[in-house]
Amino acid sequence: MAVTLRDVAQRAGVSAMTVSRVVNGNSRVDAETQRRVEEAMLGLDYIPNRLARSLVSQQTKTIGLIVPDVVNPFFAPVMRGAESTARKAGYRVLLCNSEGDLRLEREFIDDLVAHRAEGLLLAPASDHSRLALLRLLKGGFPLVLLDRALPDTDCDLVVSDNVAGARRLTEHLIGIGHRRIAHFTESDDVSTGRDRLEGYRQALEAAGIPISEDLIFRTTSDRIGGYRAAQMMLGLDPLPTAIFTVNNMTALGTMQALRERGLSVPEEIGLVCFDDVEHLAILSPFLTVIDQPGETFGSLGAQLLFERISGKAGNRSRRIILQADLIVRQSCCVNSGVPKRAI
Amino acid sequence: MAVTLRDVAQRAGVSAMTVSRVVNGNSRVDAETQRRVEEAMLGLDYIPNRLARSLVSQQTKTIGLIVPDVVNPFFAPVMRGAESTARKAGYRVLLCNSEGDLRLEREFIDDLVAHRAEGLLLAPASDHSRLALLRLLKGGFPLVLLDRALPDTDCDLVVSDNVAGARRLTEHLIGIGHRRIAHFTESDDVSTGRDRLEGYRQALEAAGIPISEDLIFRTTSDRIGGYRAAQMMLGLDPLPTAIFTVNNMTALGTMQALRERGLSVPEEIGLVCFDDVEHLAILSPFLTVIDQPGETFGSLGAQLLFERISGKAGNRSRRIILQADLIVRQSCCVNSGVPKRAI
DNA sequence: TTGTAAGCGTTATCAC
DNA sequence: GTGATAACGCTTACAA
Repeated sequence: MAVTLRDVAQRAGVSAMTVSRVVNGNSRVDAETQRRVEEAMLGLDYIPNRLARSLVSQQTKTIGLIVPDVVNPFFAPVMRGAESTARKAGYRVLLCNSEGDLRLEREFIDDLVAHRAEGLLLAPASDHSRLALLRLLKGGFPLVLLDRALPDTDCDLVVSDNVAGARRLTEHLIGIGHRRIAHFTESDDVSTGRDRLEGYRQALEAAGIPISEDLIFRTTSDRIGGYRAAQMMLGLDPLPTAIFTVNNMTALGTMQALRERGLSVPEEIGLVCFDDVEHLAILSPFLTVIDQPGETFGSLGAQLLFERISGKAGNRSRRIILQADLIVRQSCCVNSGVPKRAI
Repeated sequence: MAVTLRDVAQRAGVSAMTVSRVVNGNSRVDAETQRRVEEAMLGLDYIPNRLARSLVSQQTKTIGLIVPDVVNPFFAPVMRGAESTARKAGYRVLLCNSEGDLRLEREFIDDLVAHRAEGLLLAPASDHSRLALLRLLKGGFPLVLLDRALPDTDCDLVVSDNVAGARRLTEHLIGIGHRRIAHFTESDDVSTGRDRLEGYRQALEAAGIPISEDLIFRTTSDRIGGYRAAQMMLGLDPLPTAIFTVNNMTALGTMQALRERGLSVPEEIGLVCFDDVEHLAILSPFLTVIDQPGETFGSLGAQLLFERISGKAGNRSRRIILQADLIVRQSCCVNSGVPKRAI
């Protein structure tokens, strides 16, 4: 595994430059020479060293993609979209799983920069991710934020219209008769959480329903968070007739707590959330959700990034806001009206 | 973003070597010199170029991990285990999603080699993956196979005892009264599929139940595959009283088809499979499964790989076979015996 | 403790 | 069409 250009050159009886030319296939090389070189390459199992190539060419043809959770089905299409777009542009994607951990995220960012990735697609863990980006931002490093915005951060961005989505979801609940709607939101330092809470508030306000802070539960956006919030909520009397959770994992935890308490969805309490739960939706298609266009997040993000990398992007940052779809299923009794208890 | 060692050296008024020493922190440097260098590094936002470092040091401190599906919950703990073990050893992991596609897998392998990854953890797409590995195998490239074995391939390996697991799963079904058990297996070129089929056969044989080829359905190991196989199976008369699917995704597709047909699990038909379905298990804990120790796959695999990389491994290849757990839930009427129809 | 020289494997540049 | 030479940014080996 230590065959170099020179080894090939020697065996083919030519100079290193000629081998390089054959490898890259752009300059003209005599047909017979080329044949000899190719034979030598095959015979020696030569594999070009990209480190060396990148060092001199000053381009690694590599971008990074950091997501908070590779296993979350929401990010699957995002990754796929980014990968395929990058591949078409001749780039590879370094996939990093930050697990929503700021320290880990920062390590990945630094590592990516140290390895001279040419750009970064980042679905940040929280507002605090900004700190790790300061250097990149200052240096004009090609960066596109995915899914979540960062405060006071002027850079390319692909997000959903979370306010509108949350409003629609809440309006949907109101439209079928719900008045007492709980909202499980995440900590205040994540833009999607803030925006969804805002949409929830707007919908209630527009419907003339007073906003009760008792119905808003702050938690983490994972399954445990949903479970805990639901347990807190179950202490309320009377119970809400419906719950709107900030995302899919939170909804799962909520389901779990409700099940344990013997409350059935949607018969006894409605449940809606952001992001679909892929496999669950197939098995028991009952959860009404806002479904975000994951693949578009990825491919559009990559596209913006490549424009940035190639310098075609200009100075102003682009902010792309995608519309998400409301998928109405049965989790809030759209057919029969509000849960029985509410009638 | 083009600050080099020399720039720092110049600003600090020292030689490049001194800066290198400070960066790496092993050799002794005068306290005052060190301070000056560190100040210069900070002032210039210096980030060492790892490409250059790797080129000269001949080690990238990088390994590759290729899995067929990053979103499959089975691989989540595998990735986590590998990552954390690698991190402790000072290595980073390049995570690649082959999507079970041989072409993609080969591209990732070649790319990893070209970038001089020092080793590879591979959960191969199928027996045909062997082709892409021939060169590595020949060159003694550090390689550890995960989850699936490859025929005629002598290299380090971490797998489950799939035969035993499948036998236990089938014996469990037999033990609670099932006689007519269908098996959904994947194409014959995947070792896990073959082994699980073998375990299924052994259990039936041991119980004196004749093996009916009509009850064995070959399909793909994804959700669609399960769906299709179930549809085929639904043409049988009489229906089997239980189904054993080759993995979790196949079980999901099967569930979907059964639901559409109005057959409920486990009341009307039993269902068991390999690999848990993380979120589903929490929501409706009914699927009886063989649960493989994913995290151990990852961490043990990484450990073997590092021994190989550091030359501590010797010539013989190690084959580690882990035992998997049978998790009995309700998907085959363990409490009440066989489904009603079977009585 | 610090510096100098050489070279890692490749490509850019300019000769021939 | 082909080759020599000098980088790319860093570290190893040795010298001071």
